[in-house]
Amino acid sequence: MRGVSKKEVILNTAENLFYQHGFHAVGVKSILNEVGVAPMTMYYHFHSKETLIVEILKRRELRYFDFLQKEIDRDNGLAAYAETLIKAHTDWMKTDGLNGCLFLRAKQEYEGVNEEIAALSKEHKKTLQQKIEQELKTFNSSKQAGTQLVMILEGITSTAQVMAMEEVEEAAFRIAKNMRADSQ
Amino acid sequence: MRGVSKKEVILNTAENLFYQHGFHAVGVKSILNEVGVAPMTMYYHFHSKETLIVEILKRRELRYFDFLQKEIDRDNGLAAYAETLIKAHTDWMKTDGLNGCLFLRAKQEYEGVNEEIAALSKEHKKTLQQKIEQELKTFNSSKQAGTQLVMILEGITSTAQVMAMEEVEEAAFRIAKNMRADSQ
DNA sequence: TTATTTATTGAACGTTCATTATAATAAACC
DNA sequence: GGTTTATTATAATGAACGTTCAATAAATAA
Repeated sequence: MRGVSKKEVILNTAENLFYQHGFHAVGVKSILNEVGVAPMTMYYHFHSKETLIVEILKRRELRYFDFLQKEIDRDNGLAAYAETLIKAHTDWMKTDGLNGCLFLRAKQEYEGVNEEIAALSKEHKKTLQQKIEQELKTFNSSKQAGTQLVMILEGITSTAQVMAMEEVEEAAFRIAKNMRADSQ
Repeated sequence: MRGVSKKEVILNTAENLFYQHGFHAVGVKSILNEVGVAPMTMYYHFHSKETLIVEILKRRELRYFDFLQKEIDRDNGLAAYAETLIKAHTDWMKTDGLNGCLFLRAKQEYEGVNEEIAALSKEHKKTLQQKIEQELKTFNSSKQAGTQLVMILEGITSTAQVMAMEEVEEAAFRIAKNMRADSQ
């Protein structure tokens, strides 16, 4: 057995396809073709397309928070924190892709269809906000700065779909630089 | 013949359904059922689902810019402009719905599939940015403030999908209040 | 009033969808 | 060596997809 199991290859390939084209747009067959496996190989590991999506989202959340973790400066006040948070997020996007947020997309496509998927996506954003707010306490910035930072990150993700990343980053850094520690 | 033609009813109903569930998720049949017409009634007015989408997006763009136009204060500097722009945008969202940006969604779902739709969506954002930048010139704010404002609007649209609108608005107004006219 | 165009109908088309059935092997594990 | 675990290929399932057929009703024009 080589380094990556077939289950992992399916997860990776499907995640990429879903991110590029959307969940409903990507058929099971196109995943199977891309991976090069028979239908039953997929259905052996995941009992449906939607279960596969759930696993993809859970994995992705861990990977994203892990990635942010590494780059963030928590020891030099709001300005440094905000700057490194934005930098970490744009670094993620540069390797992951510029097609918007997969969680928001999942929520849009599965709200009213599969509530587990929709809930996972909403919880992901809530978790992000809570993580940020918790760290803001360290240098006693107000909780409201947390909402602002989440909003800036989401603004980055959205605008990067239609603008040059360089322009997006510049604007984001400038917004962050003007934030006030007491946020009022 | 009553006030609204069947073509208009199809456009309105389809736009709502697409906005609620996404383009690929909404089948032609579900539009027809909701409107209460036979397939050929739709195909008489639009020669395909994708043509229908194109018309919906064009109409929506006019409606949105028209809506913004009415509420914006262009005569009292950057702070007043930014505040009324944000207010106009959130007012639009409150009546239109909190499911993200239909143009970005169209771009995501049709990039590589139907380039007319994808292009329309990208152009919509470019137009929005240009309109804002042109108005910023009036009170000689830098062009960079335009990118920042677009980013704030997109941040609002995204975060409103997972947060209370009240919290979203508060954060947006605070970010805008801290913007500098020379943006440096 | 008839002729013609415009608008609409219900049923059906061929295709693709996610999923399962079947049956035969491989590979990994004990 | 026997048993579980993982995979292959092919085909079939029923449902949903976007679209078209052929017929007709309604509106318009002569």
